[in-house]
Amino acid sequence: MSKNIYVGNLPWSATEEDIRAAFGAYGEVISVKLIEDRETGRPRGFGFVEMDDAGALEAIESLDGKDFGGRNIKVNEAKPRAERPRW
DNA sequence: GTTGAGCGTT
Repeated sequence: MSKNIYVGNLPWSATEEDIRAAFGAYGEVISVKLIEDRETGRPRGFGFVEMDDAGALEAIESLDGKDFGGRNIKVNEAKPRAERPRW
């Protein structure tokens, strides 16, 4: 089973590799998604990490408010993404 | 060459 994690307050220098490396210490990282502005292509400073269910909880408790690349990141359970209409 | 709250488009 997997869980989605919201990661905010990221430094703009952070990459998916950095996220995966940080979260990979607490569990199996399924996927990493950094969100950037869809219209301008700029990084928005937050992203999502999909992890194993237990590992996600560990990462949230361990990395929330921690220093990451010089900034204190926010790590929380992510809201479900908007579902696509069938039609 | 910038900016800073916040939840993504497969």
